[in-house]
Amino acid sequence: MNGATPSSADEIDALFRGAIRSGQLGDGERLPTVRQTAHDFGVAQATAAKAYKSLERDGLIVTRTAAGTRVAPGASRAPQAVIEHARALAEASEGALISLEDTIAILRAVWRTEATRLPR
Amino acid sequence: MNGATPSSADEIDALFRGAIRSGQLGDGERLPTVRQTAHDFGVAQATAAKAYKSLERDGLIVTRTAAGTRVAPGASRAPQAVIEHARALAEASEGALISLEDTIAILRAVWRTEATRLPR
DNA sequence: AATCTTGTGCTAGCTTTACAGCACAAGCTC
DNA sequence: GAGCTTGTGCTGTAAAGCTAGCACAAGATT
Repeated sequence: MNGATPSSADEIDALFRGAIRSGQLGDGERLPTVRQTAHDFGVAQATAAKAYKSLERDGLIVTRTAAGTRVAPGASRAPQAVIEHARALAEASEGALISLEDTIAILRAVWRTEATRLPR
Repeated sequence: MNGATPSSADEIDALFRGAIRSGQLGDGERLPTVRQTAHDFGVAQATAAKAYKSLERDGLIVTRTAAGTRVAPGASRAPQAVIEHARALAEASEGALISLEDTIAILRAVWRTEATRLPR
């Protein structure tokens, strides 16, 4: 469905979360202002703020009131192995013309295999 | 947050989509009835039906009115390589204590690297 | 100290989505 | 053909989430 432009607080949350944990946004790096993000994605300020709030609750970012929002020190720690596996999966899927959403569905299914199971 | 029990049409859609494309539900295999699924997940029938409708639109399942719903022939075709990469990623993430939701966020971020980019 | 920046909080209204519960239609089974 | 199974459709109701726009507080900047 989408994959280009987030349109809800959760999606914006996930977008930055991914950027941080994948290292695209490094330690201490500054995020766009709430207003800017709201404008970029065409959502209300309250929606962007909500996403930032969620990220802060999880310790991924630090906000200081007039100094903007920055990636929390040590937040971008996702082991390189994970990132590389993610990249490999992305390439394999795109090569097989499988959409991002479908790839995520597969990942979810595989994830369950090693813990929970289908109610079946 | 969740990861155990889907609570919306989209999530039920994704659950079965993943089960099918990952091969957990094979060609021709029967899905639970709409009523059963609604009951299992504690949602309204209309919600489960909506998910099934979406899956059918995408050609993943075939519904025949009194004979139930089955996986469409040839729908479970997700290249083995993709599934294996997904499994590898799942293991790496779980080993690093990274949640499913975070792993998905990372995957999304990595996905974009090879096509779109952050609006920045 | 004055001013600009930026995160936060609020209200009211709208849209989307799920719920409950039932009725119906198509078709399988015996 | 009778009856059960199962997907579909309908109604009205309720809850959740987003929008828009503004006001405020904390702090950076000059």
